[in-house]
Amino acid sequence: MAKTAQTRARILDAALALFNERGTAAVSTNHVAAAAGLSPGNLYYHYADKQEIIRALHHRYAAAHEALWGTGGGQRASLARLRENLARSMELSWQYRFLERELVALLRADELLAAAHRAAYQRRLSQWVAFGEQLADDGLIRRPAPPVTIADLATTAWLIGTGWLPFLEITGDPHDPVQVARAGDLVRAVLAPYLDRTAWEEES
Amino acid sequence: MAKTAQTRARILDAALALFNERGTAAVSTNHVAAAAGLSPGNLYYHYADKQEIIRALHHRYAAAHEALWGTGGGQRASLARLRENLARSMELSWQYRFLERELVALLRADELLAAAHRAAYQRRLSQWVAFGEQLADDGLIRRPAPPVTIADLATTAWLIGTGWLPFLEITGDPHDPVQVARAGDLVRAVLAPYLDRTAWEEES
DNA sequence: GTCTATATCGCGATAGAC
DNA sequence: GTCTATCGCGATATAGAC
Repeated sequence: MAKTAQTRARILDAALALFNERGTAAVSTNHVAAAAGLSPGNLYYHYADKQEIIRALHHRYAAAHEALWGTGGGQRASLARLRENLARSMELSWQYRFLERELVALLRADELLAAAHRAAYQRRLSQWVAFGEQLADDGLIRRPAPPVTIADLATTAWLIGTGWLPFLEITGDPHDPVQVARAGDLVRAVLAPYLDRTAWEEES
Repeated sequence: MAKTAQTRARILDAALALFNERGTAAVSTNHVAAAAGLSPGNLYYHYADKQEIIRALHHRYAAAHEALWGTGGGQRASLARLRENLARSMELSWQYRFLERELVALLRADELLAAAHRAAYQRRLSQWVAFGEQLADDGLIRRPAPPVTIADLATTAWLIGTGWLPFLEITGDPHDPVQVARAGDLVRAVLAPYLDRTAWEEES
């Protein structure tokens, strides 16, 4: 039983590395088995097929993301926490970058994955909006003038967060920390009109 | 000769429909040939392989996009043109949605495609920045306070433009015009602090 | 749990007739 | 230019021994 869990983890780790490197389409169950040090047949004892492996990886990924932005320990929103969590989110996205790259295509090919993702996604976006509302309630950002809403800003920040890594993969070095950090700069640029001039830098 | 061009176009149209519907991974050259009304062998007379078909589709897509934002006819930037072009860009992205979904993965699998895309991409993003600079020069938007730049705003708008359709594919109906138009609303939200209160609505 | 062996399938690609 | 026929390959998935 413990052995099973361990072997399953080994399969996931091997698959993650291969998927990130070559993309899910170019990686077969045989490749994963070989990389994990298993026979082709044995892999099927642990996972029914490639899609099930992808679903398991997605589960790990979504859980890690949610832990980051959740209200664990009653932590209050702050600009410092926003900056830090953005950086950690980007790091997570890098670790599971095959998902960031292929997500929409993968969801179309697997209804189970799509359902799981939709649920996680909605929880997570509302975490972002709640975070923004807290910032406004605590006077750390000004509220935008209608018709612009906090939700608009949160959605924009979301699109920056999910789009930045793919953007870098096309234009530059996606794992240069300096480049990755520019996602944070863009979010600041969007929030700048609602911040006191030095608030972003000060509160670090 | 004319016949060849016609057949090639038929192949591309059939491939585009299938790619959009099922994704490139699930579509074989045989499927494309059948959908185009050709024998499997005949397809190879016109295109060497699936990647070459994808490259041809990408070429059509990139050309259409560039025509939209180019300085054709010496048209000057305006908020009205920004709104209109955004809407048309989204429509184009919808027509070639398989590219929006799979682009990063496809580029990693095809060095030729990656090179072509990088070139088109850079031209296009600088078109956006130039567009923003024109708006500022003509007093249609205020310039942001440093360190925020026009390029930051253009990049953010870019991320909204490329990220919105995938976002909708996960959360809602990606071809409901009302939904698609919300990409424009988000761009307006980002620009709002730099616009006079009614400028966006007025100039339509 | 893990292995080896194997069955089935469909894709990519080419040859050669018309 | 278009077809039919076909080969080789590798992927998925299962069976059965250990």
